[in-house]
Amino acid sequence: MLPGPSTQAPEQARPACCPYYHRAVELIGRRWTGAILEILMQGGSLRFSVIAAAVPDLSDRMLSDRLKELEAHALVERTVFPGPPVRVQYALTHKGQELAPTLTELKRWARHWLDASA
Amino acid sequence: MLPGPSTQAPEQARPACCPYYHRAVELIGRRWTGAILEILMQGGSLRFSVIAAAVPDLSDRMLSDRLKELEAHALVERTVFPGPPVRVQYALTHKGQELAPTLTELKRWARHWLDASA
DNA sequence: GAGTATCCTTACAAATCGTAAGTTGTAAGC
DNA sequence: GCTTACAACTTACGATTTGTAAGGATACTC
Repeated sequence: MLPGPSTQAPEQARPACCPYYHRAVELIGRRWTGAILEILMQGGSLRFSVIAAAVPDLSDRMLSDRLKELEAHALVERTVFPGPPVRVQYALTHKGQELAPTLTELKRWARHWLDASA
Repeated sequence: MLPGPSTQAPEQARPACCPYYHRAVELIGRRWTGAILEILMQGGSLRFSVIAAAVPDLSDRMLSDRLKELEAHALVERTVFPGPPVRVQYALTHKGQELAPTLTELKRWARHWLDASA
């Protein structure tokens, strides 16, 4: 048999995607979410404005939306200190912190493979 | 000093995001890209229609766009077998395969933390 | 009472995505 | 000869998401 594309569907090892993984990658892959998680990962408990300052080009609106999402999925915990001015701090939950190995792996890959490319 | 939010900006460990990591997460975090990578990761060299069938709800248009992106970033290699009907196969490059540890870590996290939640 | 600080909202334009249909080129069925 | 089918895309268009800029709530300081 020549090398080439399979003409008839091979019954062997039909690929399929893992639903848990898919939900995860669509959750933390949303725009800006990865960056926000990285900042919280190294920062402990951070204020809204500190996160905004740490991520270039991230607008208030997006940060607000993404933090709400992360809180809804229990990756981030929100604490309000009544001011004035009111201060709000965000910190990763245990569930959120457990993403550290994933981020570390991706960071390693990024530094190795995205260094020289555009 | 009471526990609470920092009143003045602490000069220590000001958080900032790693630009390589950020580019990586915005690249592989785009919608459907994570799922496509997962399928290619387990499948070797796959045809367009096989990938489409493996990812539920993924339309031709999105698959075409994402594959073009991944090819542009050299994560995926495209091979055409002149038909008719023409067949096209997609496979991960070395650069793409090196994302395997990241996907594995994320999958582990997903199975542990996304199992019972909505 | 104007200005400042903080954390969001709102309004609207721009970009992205989802859905469905069309395209190309050949071969098989009627 | 005309229609159908396959495979991998493209195109068109409406819906959703995002970017940008401005405004708002609250209470303190000058």
